[in-house]
Amino acid sequence: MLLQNQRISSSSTVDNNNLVIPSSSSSAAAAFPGSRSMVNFSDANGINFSGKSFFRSFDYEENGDEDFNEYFRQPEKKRRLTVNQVEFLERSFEVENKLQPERKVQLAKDLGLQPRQVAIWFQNRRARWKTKSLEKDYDSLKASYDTLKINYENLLKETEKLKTEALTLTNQHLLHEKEMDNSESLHLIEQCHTRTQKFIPVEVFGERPLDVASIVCKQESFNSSNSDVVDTDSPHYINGLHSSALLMEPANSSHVFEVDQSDLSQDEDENFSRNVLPAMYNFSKPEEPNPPANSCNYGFLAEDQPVWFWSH
DNA sequence: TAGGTCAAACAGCGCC
DNA sequence: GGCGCTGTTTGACCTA
Repeated sequence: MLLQNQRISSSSTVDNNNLVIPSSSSSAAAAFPGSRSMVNFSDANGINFSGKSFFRSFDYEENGDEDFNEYFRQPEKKRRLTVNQVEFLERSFEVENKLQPERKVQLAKDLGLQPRQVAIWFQNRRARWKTKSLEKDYDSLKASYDTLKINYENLLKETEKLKTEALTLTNQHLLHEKEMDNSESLHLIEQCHTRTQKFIPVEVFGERPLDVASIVCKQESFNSSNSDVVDTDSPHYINGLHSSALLMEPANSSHVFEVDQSDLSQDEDENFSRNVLPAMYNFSKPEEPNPPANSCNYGFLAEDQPVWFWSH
């Protein structure tokens, strides 16, 4: 405060002999002795002091006539409020940042300022507070934004990772399925071939492979001779043809179809189901180069199978 | 001492 | 008309 007081302009023209201490501000003058407001030309009661203000006591009594004269040589210049005045106003601002008329007058009295000065100070103070508040809000929002951005980026990374993982697993699954299909088809083909070898050896049919026509021919002769004993209610009666009929006994003595006698010694129906029937599938379209992998009857089209039984 | 910063003071506008 | 808000001006003060 002393330093501030020592910076008083040397161009002041105010006559210190006219300075008075406003009675209503005497306490404030003691409390804020360094004030040098250029516009404090009247006290709280509106009495015009023409630039002769509350700070007289400090400047005059403690700094002497020279400093005091210097100070008032330039009353038109803007003067900063003293530290004590600002502190007092700050405390008041913390209580209430808006000024009621009575409060304004009272503060002006206490500080030895014009009510308008107090109002302007509050106005500027509110503006500063708002600026700081906006800065705080901005920082807070920016921090929130940064946090959310980081979380979002992490989620994106996680999503990409999971997508890649899912794709890898899907590919592995498809590959595994393919391998399983191949091995199963090979196994089934092998199985079918084994059974064929067992029950329908190629040499049984001689040089001429057994064809559908010859089988059908034998079926017809068999059926014609045994039709009276066919039980259509039998579970082995398939589409009008008893399963036992498929144990086609050749019409003549030359056996073109010979079944293992050990198998025939058992139940004929079972033998048909277990041995003969699978073997018959072997007659299906041998020219098919790429049979389906997962079925023993892969060579048969759906419409081909009944043909085997019902060709006439 | 120039340039930057801060705060006092002001101007203009809208609201009640 | 008084008051608050916003933007601007201006002077005090600081610092490189």
